[in-house]
Amino acid sequence: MERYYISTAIAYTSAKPHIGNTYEIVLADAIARHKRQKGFDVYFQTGTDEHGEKIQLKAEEKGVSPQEYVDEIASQIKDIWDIMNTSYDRFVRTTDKKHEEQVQKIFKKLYDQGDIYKGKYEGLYCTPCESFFTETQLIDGKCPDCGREVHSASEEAYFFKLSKYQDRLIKYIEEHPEFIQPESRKNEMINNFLKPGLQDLCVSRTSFSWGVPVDFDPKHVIYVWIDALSNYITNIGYDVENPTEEFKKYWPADLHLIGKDIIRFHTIYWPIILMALDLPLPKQVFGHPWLLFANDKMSKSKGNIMYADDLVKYFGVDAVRYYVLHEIPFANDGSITYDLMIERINSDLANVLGNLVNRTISMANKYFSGAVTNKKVQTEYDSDLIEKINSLDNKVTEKMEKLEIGAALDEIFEVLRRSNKYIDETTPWILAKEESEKDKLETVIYNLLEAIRVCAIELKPFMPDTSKNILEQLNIENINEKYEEELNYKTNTPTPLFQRIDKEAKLKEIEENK
RNA sequence: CGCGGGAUGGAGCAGCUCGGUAGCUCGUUGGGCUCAUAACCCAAAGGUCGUAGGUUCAAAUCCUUCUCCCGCAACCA
Repeated sequence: MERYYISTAIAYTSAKPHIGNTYEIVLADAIARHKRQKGFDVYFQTGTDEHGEKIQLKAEEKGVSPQEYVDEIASQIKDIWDIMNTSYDRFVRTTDKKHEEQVQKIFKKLYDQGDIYKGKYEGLYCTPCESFFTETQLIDGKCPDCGREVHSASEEAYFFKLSKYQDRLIKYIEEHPEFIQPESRKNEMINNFLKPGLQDLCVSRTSFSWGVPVDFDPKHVIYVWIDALSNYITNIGYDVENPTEEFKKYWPADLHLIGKDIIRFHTIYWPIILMALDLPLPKQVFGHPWLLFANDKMSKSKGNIMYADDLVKYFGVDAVRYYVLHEIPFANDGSITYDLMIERINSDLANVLGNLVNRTISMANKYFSGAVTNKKVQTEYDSDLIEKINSLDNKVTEKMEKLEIGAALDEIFEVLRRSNKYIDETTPWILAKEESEKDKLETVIYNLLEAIRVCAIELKPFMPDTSKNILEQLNIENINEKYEEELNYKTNTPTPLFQRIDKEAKLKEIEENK
C-alpha cells in the first residue's frame, strides 16, 4: 500500500490556540482523511513545541514549573484538536524523553562532523530584558520591549554552518518546483536568503535553561530549530546510528503543512539539517495563509480572538470545519466573522445541503414509504445529473492534489446544487399525481438518492459526522463514489442536518456569553 | 530603483500562460413552485476589469508609467 506522511507544525505551548491556529490541524485532517479514503497508508502527526525562554517566563509568572505549565497547555491543545474531530495518528511533544535523547544525538553528530562549531553570538543586548535583538528589531534604536538603551554584547554559542549546504539547497529547490507551496514563497526564499548567502545559524542558548541541554556542554541548551524541527523524524523512530523500520517506511514526509510565518525554517533550515544528516528531504512544504478576524490578525491585545471550542459550541463541529476549509483560499488570507459564518452556514449547509437531503428523503418516504429502487424510466434530465455524479470523485481528487481544499468542497456543492435543480426540472410532485408516472417518479427519487449518497461519501474528509449522518438517514452503506444502478433503498425518517440560524438571535447569544 | 504577490459589479473569488461577446458563490429585486429547513427553481439590476499611455482589426488578458494594499527582508514559532 502506498504510504503518505503528513504533518502539521507543532504548536507552541505558550497559550491556548485560537481558531487561526486551529485551522492548520483541520486542513491537515481533511487531507489525511482524503488520502486514507483513496487507499493510502497514512501517517498523520501533530503535537506541541514546549521549550524556550517564553515558556520559562510564563511558568515563572504563574508560579509553576515549566513542565507543569506545558503539561497544562499541551492538554488544552490536544482537547481542541479532539473537539475538531481530527484524526491524527500521533500527538508528539518535544518534552518526550525519546525526542530529547535523539535531539542530543543529532546535535552531537552534527558537532562531531564539523557542521556545528562553538563561537560567539554578537548582538545588541538589553540588560533589563536579558535579550538580544538585531538592528532591524529595534524601535528608534531602543529595545522593542522596554524602550531602554541597548548595547553591544556577545555570548558563547554554537553555530550551524548553513552556507556549506546552500548551493545544494538552491539546486534542489530549483529542480523541485513543487517543493515550496505556494510558489511565490519559493522566490521569497531564494531571493531573500539563499542567493545573498546564508549566515551561520545560532543553535544554542545560555540565557535560559528550559530546553534540551547540550550533553557535552550542559550550560547550553539546544535552541528551537534543531529541537522543534527534528520532531518530524524523532517520533517515527529516527536514530542517528540505527533508525527503525517505521522510520524507513515513512520518511521522507510527503507534506509538511505549516503557517506562512515559518516557511523559512521549513524550507531552508530544516532541509539543510536533513542534508547534514544525510537524509532525504520532505517532498513538499505548504505554507498556508492565515485566517483573519475580519481583516485583522487575531491577538489578545486587539480583543478579537475566536476560539475553536467556542465556535463549536455555537455552531457545531462540522459547520466550523466547513467554514475554515472553504473560506481560506490557497494563497491569500481568509477572514472570519460571526456574520460571515452564519451566512455561510445558512446558505450552503442548511439551504443547499441540508434541505436537499431533507426534501429528497421526505419524498422517498411519502411516495414510496422509503423503499426505492431504480426503475430506469428515464427523463431528459438524468444523463446530465448522472454524468456530474460520476465525474465528481476525479474533480475532488484533482483539487485535493493541488491542495485547493476550498475548491474541492465547491465541486461537491456543485453537484448538490445540480440536484436541487433536477428536482424542479422533473417536478416529482406532479409525477406523483399520475399513477402511470409512478416508475418515472421512483427513478427520479432514486437518482437523487444516488447523488446524495455520492456527495456524502465525498464530504467525509471535510465533515465526517455529517457524512455519517447522511448515510444513516439514507440507510445505506458507504459503497463507492460512483452512480450505482442496482441499490435498494429503505430510507429512514429525515432529520435536518443543519438548522437555519437566526442571525440576530445568535449574535445576541454570542454577545451575552462574552 | 531590495525581493515577491495583489488591485475584476455591494462582499468574496475565477478568467490573464495560448489576446476576440466579463464568469462563479453570497447578497439585492421581481417571478415561479409547493416535495422541503420562509427552503428550492427561473429571471433581472449592478462592473468603462486600480491609474495613465502603448502594441493590435481587437486587451481584464501583452508592454510601459504611476497609485494603493499585502508578504518577506535572518535568529521573531
